[in-house]
Amino acid sequence: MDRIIFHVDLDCFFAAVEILDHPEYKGFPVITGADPKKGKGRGVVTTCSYEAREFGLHSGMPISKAYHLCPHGIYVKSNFGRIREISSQVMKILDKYSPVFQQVGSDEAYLDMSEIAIDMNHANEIAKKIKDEVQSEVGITCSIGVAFTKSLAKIGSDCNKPNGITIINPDNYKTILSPLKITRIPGIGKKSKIYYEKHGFQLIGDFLKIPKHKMIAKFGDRGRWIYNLINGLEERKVHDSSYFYHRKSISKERTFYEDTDDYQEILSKITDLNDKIHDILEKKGILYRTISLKIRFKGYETYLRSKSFTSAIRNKQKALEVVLDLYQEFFKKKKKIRLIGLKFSNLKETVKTNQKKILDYVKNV
DNA sequence: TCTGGGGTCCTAGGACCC
DNA sequence: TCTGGGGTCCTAGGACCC
Repeated sequence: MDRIIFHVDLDCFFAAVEILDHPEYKGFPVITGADPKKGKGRGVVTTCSYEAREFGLHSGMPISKAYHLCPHGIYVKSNFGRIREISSQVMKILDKYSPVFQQVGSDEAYLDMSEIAIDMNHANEIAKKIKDEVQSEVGITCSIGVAFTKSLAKIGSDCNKPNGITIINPDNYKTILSPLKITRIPGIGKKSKIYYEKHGFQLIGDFLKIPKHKMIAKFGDRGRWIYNLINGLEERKVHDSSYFYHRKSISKERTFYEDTDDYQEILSKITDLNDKIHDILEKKGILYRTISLKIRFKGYETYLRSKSFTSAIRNKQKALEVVLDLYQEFFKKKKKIRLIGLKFSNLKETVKTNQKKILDYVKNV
């Protein structure tokens, strides 16, 4: 029996939240992300409204370029408190529709509807209901992909944006997928696009023509992965794991407003990042075994250096010593620095934290 | 045009052990 | 004198996602 999986994706979520809080922005190009500083700003576009997309803007674009393409746009800094609030309102609604619910980031979720929807028609009805409820209760729109695997549902939610539903079933998946660019496959980005295009593959349809054994012979494990994904053979489950989710690393990084080689400025940034991460680690009762330093020089040349301990610790002073030790190698380079980052990994939760998690879980069941 | 910040996962070489 | 094979851990780099 085929599964029925929903992928719900909030339409240009960060921009939608701004428009919700400022109705006067509606109908205008709204861009969230870094401060454009009249075209001299650093950073990128997080999201933008469809009106802004008309000017060629998209998420990830350098904010300076966006400003040149659309100087009269409404540029705003995201209000992360509101983002969290609106996101949790939506997720609460989605969670009601299925016991198997998996949130991804602040604006996406998967629902396994196999036990709830009778067939694809019924699934379509439920998807409409979800869309209506999110719009009337929260005031924003979403797009939903309905399919028999997670990846196909995800591809589906992107097919009818904004505010649309796409149904992908074993009878129509080839027709829907064939004309799409290979970058619509989640996991194929900029680099893979270039690689596969060199081999003559531009559209998903080009892959669909190739039998499994040839995909494997040509591209190895990657080939097998693509074949299974686009033919709906993927078995990844929607995992309802929000309560026992263990984060694998915690990091903070900052790009300087201007590249710098001022040791005092760099030292104070490192100290600041280290303090902030330790505040979080203490609050969450987390220990770490590995510390990493990331340095990006002027011109974008990037390096990572890390050091592991034999047992897990949490010691702000010791961490700072380790980081400064890792930094020595770069100090000699006498080059201006663009970005500094700290990362703590190989995390261990303390017994106390685990007990608290279990208690919270029991309370919620 | 000039590239944020928070993550995850994968690969590949070298050290080390049996 | 010219050296196996398997497993695991550490480190560095990179692709990708939201």
